Amino acid sequence: MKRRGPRANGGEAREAILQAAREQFATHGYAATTLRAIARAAGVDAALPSYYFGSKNALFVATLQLPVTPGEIIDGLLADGLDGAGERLVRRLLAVWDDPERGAPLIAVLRSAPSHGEAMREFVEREILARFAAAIDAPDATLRAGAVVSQVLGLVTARYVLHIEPLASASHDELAALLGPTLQRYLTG
Amino acid sequence: MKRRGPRANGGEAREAILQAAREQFATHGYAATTLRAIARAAGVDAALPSYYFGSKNALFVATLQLPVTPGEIIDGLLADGLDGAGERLVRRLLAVWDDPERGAPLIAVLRSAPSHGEAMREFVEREILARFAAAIDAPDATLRAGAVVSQVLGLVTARYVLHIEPLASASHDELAALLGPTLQRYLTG
DNA sequence: GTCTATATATGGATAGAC
DNA sequence: GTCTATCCATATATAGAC
Repeated sequence: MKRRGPRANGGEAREAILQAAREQFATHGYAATTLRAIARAAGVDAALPSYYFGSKNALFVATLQLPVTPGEIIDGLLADGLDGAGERLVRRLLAVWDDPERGAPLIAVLRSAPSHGEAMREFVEREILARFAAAIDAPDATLRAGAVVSQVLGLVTARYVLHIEPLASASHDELAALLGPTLQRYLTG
Repeated sequence: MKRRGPRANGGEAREAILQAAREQFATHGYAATTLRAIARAAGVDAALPSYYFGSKNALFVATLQLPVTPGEIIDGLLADGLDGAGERLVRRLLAVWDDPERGAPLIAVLRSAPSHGEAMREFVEREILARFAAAIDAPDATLRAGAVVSQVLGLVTARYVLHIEPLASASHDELAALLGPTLQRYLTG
């Protein structure tokens, strides 16, 4: 028996939808997430996601608006120099992705790679890989930056998308000790 | 104007469907691939994929039947000892994945990770990670095996799914030189 | 063995009542 | 601002004609 009219708690259906969408996209990816499922999880009518955001894709984009972009994080990291950057990168990365608030949108993007592959390729090349390449001082800087991206991408995919053990529940210290030197070698080795 | 009856070339609709399905699944992933698209690519009627394989999922499984399983490849690799295994692993890996015949099913699985995540997790842990862990002689063998998996997973995802440059078109020599030592350190470092 | 026709289901989106 | 009802497109799967 459903009520009609504004919700009891201030009528914040829009915010509830956005929050639920973040979780659903992060858990199931873009294609497998339905607007109806989002509405159900948000406790609102099935027509409201479309009403507020226009389309499924627009809602998806809306969930990706982050307080800090990945590019800015990398800039901040590289600003401290390449000394010990390998371990710092691993720790910084895990801190962001393990935080539900900041991590969920990133996981959602990664899970949606099949349906948004082209957009993701461009983003990674322009916003991530290019920054590392610019910071690396070597003839094969671009390829080395690619190596960094591959190791980072593999870590987050295994830990946050596929939940492969023991990677999924390893501590930040363990991963920093094991993967830090690898990234350091790609950056300066 | 469509014909009726058996195809001119020996009526091998089943094989044509299987071949087309391999390509479609590898290119678009499981969810985004439709039976109709497979039938169209195979040049057969839209009802035949269901007729021959029963369901979309059964057809997907049928495309994954490989001449050699990843587990056997790893066994063969590790049988030669851990000496220089890092570089050998990279080269062996690229040889298989770059081969259209053997690589397409693997790419299809990787692309379909979102819709078959649980199955993939189990497979990787049991068939891939466990084998490396058994071969590594160290207290943290399992975590080290996880590191190997993460680097390999990142490489194939970047190169074959997202097509991130310069990883997508780097030569086997370049990648072996750059990533080989990383895997070697995880295995024996 | 192949094709037509269709049952069935699902999801995105919208018009209009309340 | 919220909800009902529905349109429309698409997709899997199957029954039965040829």
